[in-house]
Amino acid sequence: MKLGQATIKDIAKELNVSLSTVSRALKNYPGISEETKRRVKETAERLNYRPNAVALSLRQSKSFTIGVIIPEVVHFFFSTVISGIEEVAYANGYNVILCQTNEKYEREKSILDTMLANQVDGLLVSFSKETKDFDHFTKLIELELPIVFFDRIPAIDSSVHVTVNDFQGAYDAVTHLLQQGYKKIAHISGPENLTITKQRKEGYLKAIRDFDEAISYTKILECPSGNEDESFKLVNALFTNGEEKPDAIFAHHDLAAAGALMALKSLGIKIPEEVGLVGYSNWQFSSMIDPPLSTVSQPGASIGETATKLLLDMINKNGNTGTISKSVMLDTELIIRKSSSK
Amino acid sequence: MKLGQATIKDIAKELNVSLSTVSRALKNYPGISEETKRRVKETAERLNYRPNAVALSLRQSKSFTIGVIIPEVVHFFFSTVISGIEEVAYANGYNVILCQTNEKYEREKSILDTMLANQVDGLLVSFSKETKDFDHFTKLIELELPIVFFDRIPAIDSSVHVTVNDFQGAYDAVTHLLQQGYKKIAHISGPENLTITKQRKEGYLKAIRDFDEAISYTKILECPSGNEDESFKLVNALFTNGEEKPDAIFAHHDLAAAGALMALKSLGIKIPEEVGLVGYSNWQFSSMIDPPLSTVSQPGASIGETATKLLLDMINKNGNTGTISKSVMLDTELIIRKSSSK
DNA sequence: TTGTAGGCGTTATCAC
DNA sequence: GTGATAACGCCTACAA
Repeated sequence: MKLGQATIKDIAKELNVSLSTVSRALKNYPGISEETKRRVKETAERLNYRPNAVALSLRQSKSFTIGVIIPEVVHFFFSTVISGIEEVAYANGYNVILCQTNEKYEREKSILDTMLANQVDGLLVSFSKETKDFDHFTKLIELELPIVFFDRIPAIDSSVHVTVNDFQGAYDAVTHLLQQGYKKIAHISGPENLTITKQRKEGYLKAIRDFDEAISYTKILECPSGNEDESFKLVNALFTNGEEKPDAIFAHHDLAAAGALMALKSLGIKIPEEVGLVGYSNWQFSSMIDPPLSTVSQPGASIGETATKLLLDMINKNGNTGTISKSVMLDTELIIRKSSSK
Repeated sequence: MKLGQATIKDIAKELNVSLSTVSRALKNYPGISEETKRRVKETAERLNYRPNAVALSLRQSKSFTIGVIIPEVVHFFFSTVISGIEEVAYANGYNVILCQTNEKYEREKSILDTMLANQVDGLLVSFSKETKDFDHFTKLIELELPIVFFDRIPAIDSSVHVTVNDFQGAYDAVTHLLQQGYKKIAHISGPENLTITKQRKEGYLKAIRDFDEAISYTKILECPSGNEDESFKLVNALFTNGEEKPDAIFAHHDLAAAGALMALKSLGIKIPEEVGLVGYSNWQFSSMIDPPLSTVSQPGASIGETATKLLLDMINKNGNTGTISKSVMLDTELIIRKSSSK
């Protein structure tokens, strides 16, 4: 904190009035003469006065700060969510404290402590891959701390969350592949404990079941890390081990799709002619790779905005007491590019 | 803030001791009986006591919070910087308040006000493309608020900043192209008012001057937005307008390089055979596009870490009083991939 | 070894 | 219309 920041006290001293008068004048309270108001404001301006938000927090037991806990900022998806969060928070006079767990459970708990110590008014959370136990969150929910989960949601009944319809997103993607004439579609799956992984897997399976009874090929490659290296190896193995080969791949993530793409290319397999490919998330690079990658776009900014609005509602107990904030599910959008267009 | 969070007062009441005893016991002050200490700590645990950081901030005139102002989180480079910042801040018990300017000057000023109101102990700043006047920062520096600029640095003499050696990075990239046998190298430039733009441009020119007197072709395409669409158009125009054509392109950014790459491909021009290409920043997609893009890698995490360490030093006035914190310049690394390898 | 009181900056509640 | 005072949660110099 800068030394010598002017306070209300300085203004009062300067003008020989009381603290309360200054406070009231600054906030345009009734019952203060226009003259006094003018003088106070002018002095405040001159002394470069700035209200001390920390003192306000203490006084009002409200910090106007929300905590955001995410796995990693470098994930394009999360960074778009952050943008959405910031936008809404900022517009409503709230600050954002941001921390990343780096996918570590211990770190997540530690961050939570810090945020609580800092009196955040509420929390936006997408928990780590390691997190399998949600006690640290349920305790807080019981204490009525507003929490909104997004993208990765916990198995807590009363939790409020914002997700995208991952089941439908996967379903659409796989249906699209089937409609393009692909008949043997494999799925590269993701981290096991996440709901999104399960949803996408189920969407994949359901799409195949629904499309045509004659089509029954399914193959799931478990790729817990979800990154391109692991995916590269898995796909490479699948196409060289003599096993029945798929003619299309639906990856649970663009990174995994990119790994698959590189593996296929290195094996001289043509995309989309021999093998079709669809990813998930619409990362920035997806449109720039060759061939451009079809993918399922998640509305990152909307997720952030929606989650933040929900949270602010909870914080401000908007809506009549009866209206409990409800979770929201947003739609995905299938983006068809060359990698799946025969 | 949650209702009913236990305070020091609650513990004192519970044990019939004074506030100061509790406070001292919790902080392991000398001169407190082991017995009392034990009882206090046990009660604290039981009541789920958590020190109130806001009260501490007020009391100590120190918030243990640093403000980070960046243009946009969705830029891969900035997100890596943030990771570095978070890492160091967190390890030293500091919180991070993050705000993005979305490249808007007005927003930047407004964010600055908010951060000051929140009594940040220091600031890490990469200002917006629109910012041409630095009064809002110089005022604060005069008030001795610690500020460290990174990546984009202002024309302020006394400013402390962390940059990468953009001149050298560009120089290396262009020299590499020349060594590969390319002789007519064009440069796609970036936002005008940024030092990094100037540095990269100069590195480009110097490399050509230094390499071989016989080579004199230079061509600079101004691309103020720096994005792939604008770059696409510029390159497309350059190669179709009958003008003398370059046989290589050094782009000031990977996004611009990606635009160039798409333009060249759409014209049927082979990379790297007919035209070589090098970008800047080593974005995630660079290794995944076809051909993989040579680029200059900036150590984002290091920048963040270094800047944060510098800032914490300034905040804590480390080093003897004489030791003024100095600015730091980090090295880039040329990453050679297919797009520039004849 | 423990308790008391004042203060960090602000505002709400009284009083005048 | 304005002023004095207590309180938010915590720490610490000074007393006891």
